[in-house]
Amino acid sequence: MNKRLDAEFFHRDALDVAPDLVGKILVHRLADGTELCERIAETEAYRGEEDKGCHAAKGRTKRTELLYGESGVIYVYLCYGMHWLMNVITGEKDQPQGVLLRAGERFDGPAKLTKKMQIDGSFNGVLLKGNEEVWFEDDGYRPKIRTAPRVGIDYAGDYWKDIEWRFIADGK
DNA sequence: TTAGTGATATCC
DNA sequence: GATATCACTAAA
Repeated sequence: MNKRLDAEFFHRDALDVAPDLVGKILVHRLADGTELCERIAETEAYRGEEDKGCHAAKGRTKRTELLYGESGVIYVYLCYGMHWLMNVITGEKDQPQGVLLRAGERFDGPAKLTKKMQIDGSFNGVLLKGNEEVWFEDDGYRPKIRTAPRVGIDYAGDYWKDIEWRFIADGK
């Protein structure tokens, strides 16, 4: 029996949540009752104002406000005008942390994930707890995780761009 | 390698 | 109001 991840799961440090989220299942129930499921194969952690790759590095703004808020909230960000990227807020309140969902088992790439799962801007700021439309499940699967440097943040400087906060299920 | 795309932030 | 930036993808 699959267990839905509760608020406790996300109420931890992003560096703990990110690897734990790999292998979990993202479920999105559509209005007509169809359920889209996808096992998460790759995540990245973004953590703190000092992390130059994190959106919150430049300070608290309207867009990054969610990162500072409650854990267990979905943060959806429109990138390059056409790609939705999905994050989950983690950690303590007033501490900007989040986990980016980069890929699913069948999809490779953050924007493909949101496209296949039909996640868009309307999910920005949605709380997972008690949500009947989208949630995460644990079916007991524990993949082997390997780490790698994050991608797409070359601007962040040598230190932050090389740090290994990317978590990938082994076998990919 | 480059074009395409639009919200957000920053600069007049 | 205008411009620069960006956690990307697809096509070539």
